This record gives sequence, structure tokens and C-alpha cells, in this order.
Amino acid sequence: MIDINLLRENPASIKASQVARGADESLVDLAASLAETKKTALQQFETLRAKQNAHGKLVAQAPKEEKAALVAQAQQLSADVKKAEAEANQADQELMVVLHKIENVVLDGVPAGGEENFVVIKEVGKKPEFDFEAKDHVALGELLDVIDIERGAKIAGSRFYFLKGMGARLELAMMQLALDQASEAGFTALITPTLVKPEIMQGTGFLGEHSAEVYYLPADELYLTGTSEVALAGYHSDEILDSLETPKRYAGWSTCYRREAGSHGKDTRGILRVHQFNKLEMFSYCKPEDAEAEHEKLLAWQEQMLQKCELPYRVIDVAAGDLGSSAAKKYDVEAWVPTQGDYRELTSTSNCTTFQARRLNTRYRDQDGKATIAATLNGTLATTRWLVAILENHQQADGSVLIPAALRPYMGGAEKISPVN
RNA sequence: GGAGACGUCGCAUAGUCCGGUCGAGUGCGCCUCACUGCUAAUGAGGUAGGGGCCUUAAAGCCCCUCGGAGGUUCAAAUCCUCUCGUCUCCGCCA
Repeated sequence: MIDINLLRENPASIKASQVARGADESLVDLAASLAETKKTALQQFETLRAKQNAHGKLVAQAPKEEKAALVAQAQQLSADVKKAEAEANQADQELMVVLHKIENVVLDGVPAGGEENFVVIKEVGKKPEFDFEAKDHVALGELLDVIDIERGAKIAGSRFYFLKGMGARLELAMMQLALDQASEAGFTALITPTLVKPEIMQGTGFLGEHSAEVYYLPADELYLTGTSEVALAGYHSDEILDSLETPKRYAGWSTCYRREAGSHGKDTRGILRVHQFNKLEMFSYCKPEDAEAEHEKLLAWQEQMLQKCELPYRVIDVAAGDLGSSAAKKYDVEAWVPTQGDYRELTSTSNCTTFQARRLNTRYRDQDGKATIAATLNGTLATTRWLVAILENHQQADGSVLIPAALRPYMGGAEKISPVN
């Protein structure tokens, strides 16, 4: 949710942001006028309530014989108050509906436009050159007997898979490596619930434009989370943190579930786009003024992981129109996928500034002891999808795949995965 | 699955039966001051959050919040309903 003070003081900045996103800018003026209406209604209610409260004290203290008359007056007051209260509530609800539609104000420098208007910040690493016909991850998965897509489909349908043998170990190795790195950087590990209540799903903003993406269990009124960000963002909801002089950092591990509605026919081959996968997610709570620096740190940690996995990648600054509604700025790190001849997103890190924390009511004590809305950021440190890039980039002429050195200690020292016969 | 207890201002609790004098007492913790060679101890005071009015600011005043949502009432921490959470016992299962 945007800051209502900003709405009053600098509506132009919010409008400019909506325009850069290709979103509706008229919401801003509408919200501002609803805020005025609400304010007037609320003041009216408060004035009447003050009268009622004062009168109530008279009633309480009055001698018995005067009570009846005073109560009669009080009844009229009570009716007025109820009416004014209903009007104030109504105005507030109308405001909230519009306010929740306005997306986070994008940071200066974020490229305007849609998905294709991203800016490449850098390219790192050398793309592999094969003197043989490169196999895609599906073929490699089969050859090495590490990914079983056929049986995944048999038991759960399309976009499901088994990771098998060294494939399963490779994913766990990646997660372990990422968790070790995160722990060294001061992150607290958290294994999170993957089923959450409606209000948490709502609060993190995933029931907005992404609602079709989310699995829902009506019998229990619970949602399956598409990322541990949901649980991590909800972790400190309705809390006031003692201090954020140093950011509070969590590394959340969870399985993620996504319906992938609306992506029929897209990435149907292999495990690039699946209904269920694992992810290690970084999540930071910090002071708003530290958020941009923290964002750069999250990006740097992501790059470190890509480098440890010896993957060529590029970093892009995602355009305003392609940001989630909570994000004020987002970097994607994309790894080179040889058989696609293209970079594909492996990680994403978003600076949500105070937008997400405001809706979830997460605050901290600043140096004056005042409760202030925190900033939140998130970023991927490893996901199942990385296996695609690892397998394809490290494949050898004989069909084997070299395991990046950093992962070997987690795989019993194995140096490569060889085809089975 | 059955039975019951509880949810109050950082923590622990009082208040709920008998509605108004309760936005709320006490202890601990924390902050300030006094005393003290230092610490401890002692004494005095302060110590929830949000919104609004006013103001250069401070102060002050007003409204809302006693797990949450409704209801009864002139008036609800207190009565009623629902709901969420925690705990105990029994049963069942790992």
C-alpha cells in the first residue's frame, strides 16, 4: 500500500509512477478525493462521539432521579453517532479499495515501459562453446537418469517431474551451498509453512493480479504459497521490531507451488516452468533509507551463487511495467541456456520499499523510539530451475556433466555425473 | 474426535461474577532524576499503538484499539453470538 501522506503531499510522483508502469493514473486523484471525504466524515464522527462520551459521564454520575431524562437525551446522541460512524466506515472502505489498486511508486532510474524494455546492466562469464551437438536439459536428464519427466506426468500430470539420484542430490547440494553462503552473510535460516491463510496471501499482494496463479484448498481455506516470500513477509506482520540498525535477514527454504495458469504452451518442455519446485529465498527487513543499498547487496549475493555454479549470466534492470505491484525496482539475473541461445531468469530480487510492510503493518523503532514502517526486500538464492542451466552449460561431449567445484563437497566429492547404461 | 481452561498496555498478572468512578491497578524490565567513591540497594517520576485538531515547535485537547468480527445497551475489558489462537485432560494415530 502506498503512503497516504505521499498521496496528499506529492500526488504527481505517484501519477508519474503509474504512467511508467502503464497503470491507471486516474486512481491517484480518485484516491486523494476519497481521502478527503473520509477525513471529513471521520472528523464529524469523532466530534459526535466526544459529545456522547462526555454525556455518558454525566449519566454515570447523575443521581437516580435525574437519570431517566439524561438517558433519553443519550439515546438521540447514540443514534447520531451510529449514523456518522457508518458514514465514516463507508468512506474508509471506498478509499481502501482504490488505495490497494495503486501500485508501489517506482524508484528513479527504473526504465519505463513493459517486459521488453529492460536494461542490461552487465554480462558476466563466458558462454560455453561446444564442438558437438549440445543436448538440452531434458535429454541430459534422461541420459544421466537424473530427471524423470514421464513418470512425473504419470503420477501428477504435466509440469511435474521426479528428480532422481544425482539429480536429486544436485538440487540439495545447491540448496545447501546457498544456505551456507546465506548463513555466512548473517541470514537466519527459516523453513516456512507453505500453506497460509487468506489474509496473509492478501497482505503480500499475491491475490491481486496473480490470483489465478495460486493453488487454493477450499476445504481448509488455505492457500499454497508460490514462494516462501509470502511466509517471510508475513513473519513479522503486526509487529514492531526493536531496531533495524542492521537489517534483519532471513533465508527461507520451501517448496513452491504455482498453477501456471495462462502460460499454456510456454516452456512446456522440461523443468523450466513447473507446478512445484524448491527455492531458497533471501528476505530482508531494513530501514527505508537503507533499502537501496540492501538491494545491491542481495544482487551481489545472487551473483556470487551464479559464479559458484560457474554459470554465464547477465543482470537486467526490469522495466516499470514488468514489476510486481509491490516492487519499486527489480533486478533479474538470467543465466545463459545454450540450447535456447538465450538468457533465462534464474533469480529475481525486488526492493519493495515500505509498500509491502505498510500493508502487513511491520514496523521498527527508529533512534527516537518512534514506530516507523520498515522496508522489505527479497531475492532468490537458488531454485530448481538452476538445474537447467547447470546441466546444459557443463555438459561434455560424452554426455556427462561436470559438477561445479563449489557443489562437489555436498555431493560426496563427485566431480561429474555420467550417463547410465 | 470428546471435555475444559485461558487470551488485558515489553513480560507476568489484577480487573470480567455484580456494565458507568477502567485506556485500565500491581510486580518485573526499561528510561530520567536524587542519593552513593563505583556497582548494588533505596527513593521520586516516566514508560502501548494508531489517527485527528492546534502549533514554527513544544505543550495541550479529541477519537479509536483489552486476540478478531458482530450483537445487546444511553454506556461494554466486563453481557451475548460467532471466529481465531494457546494450554490441559481423554480418545485415536505416528
